[in-house]
Amino acid sequence: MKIIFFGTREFAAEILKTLIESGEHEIPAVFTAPDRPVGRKQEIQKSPVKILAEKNNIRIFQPENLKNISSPFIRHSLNVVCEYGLMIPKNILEEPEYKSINIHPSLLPKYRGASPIQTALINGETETGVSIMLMDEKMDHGPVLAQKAVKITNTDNYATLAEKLLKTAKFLLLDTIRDWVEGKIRPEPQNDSDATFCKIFTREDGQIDFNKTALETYNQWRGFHPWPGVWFVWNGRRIKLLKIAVAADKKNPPGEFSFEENKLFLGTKNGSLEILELQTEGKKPMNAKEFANGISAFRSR
RNA sequence: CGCGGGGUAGAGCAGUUGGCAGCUCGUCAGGCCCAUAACCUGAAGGUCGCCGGUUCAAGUCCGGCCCCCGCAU
Repeated sequence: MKIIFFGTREFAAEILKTLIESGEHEIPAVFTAPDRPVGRKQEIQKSPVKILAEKNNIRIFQPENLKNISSPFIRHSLNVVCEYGLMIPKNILEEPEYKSINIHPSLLPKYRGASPIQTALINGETETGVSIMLMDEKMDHGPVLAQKAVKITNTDNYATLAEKLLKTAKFLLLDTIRDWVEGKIRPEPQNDSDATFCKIFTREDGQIDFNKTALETYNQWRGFHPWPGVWFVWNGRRIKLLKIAVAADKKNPPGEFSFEENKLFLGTKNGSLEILELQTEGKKPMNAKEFANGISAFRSR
């Protein structure tokens, strides 16, 4: 079947890869977000989807928006959308025979929006999942075709959870497309009154709030690891926490360090965090002991 | 030329108004101990990122270059 794919980031690129490698589908074109200047030197960076599409000689379209694109000019049967980043107008969504499906890493109607994986972790959820739905003009609103739950362990972070969800998405995708096309699935409308939404995060959202508990901060770290990371300002310098654990029995004052028995602790509103690895602005990542060696207050005994 | 921080012993840091290059950890040797990552004593380990300039004297001041990192995804 001919499918046009819409997507941008790594997760989307893996979904595209699944479609390509299935051998069941042909991808005549890919839509991906425009290349943007990124990085310290403002270098233009291609999206992971674009890189994969180039490798497979797929036609690439990168419009700034889709408002003025009339009808897709390539005959195809289905649109598959995943992490595209731009709104797709209704005429494009409904043009193919089997319409447009979207892969969303949450159990819809929960966690509609841009950051379902991070937000589920930050909220301390123990379960999330993958939903495949038919798209309509509202964000993550259309009827669900398939859904599968995924357990969240208390050591999962963004990277590990995304990996689990990706596996589940890959597992669901091809069968769902097949069943949908063959008319075996009846789309299940979402219950809008149960819907929750999540925002787009920026690096500023990684700032630690010392009015929150150790567990809340740990969940924030899990959601933001490895990107954008959690941090706070200490002695006028930004410190990024790379690896932490909850140390509820310790009671440092909020925002203050202590160093005991080769362990570094940081106080929150309620309980402390053990800091296993951190990075100060302008420095390379270091472990707790290396950091403590450089702090005069922790030196002599 | 997007904004900012930094390069001093193997690691992490200090180094005042230019004036003998230091601290903590680690490493090595010896000691103590039933024993130890603990404790005691001692030692090794540096062209202070590179090049040039100012100066009686530069880690420190000036100019250029290289490299690393944080933020703006």
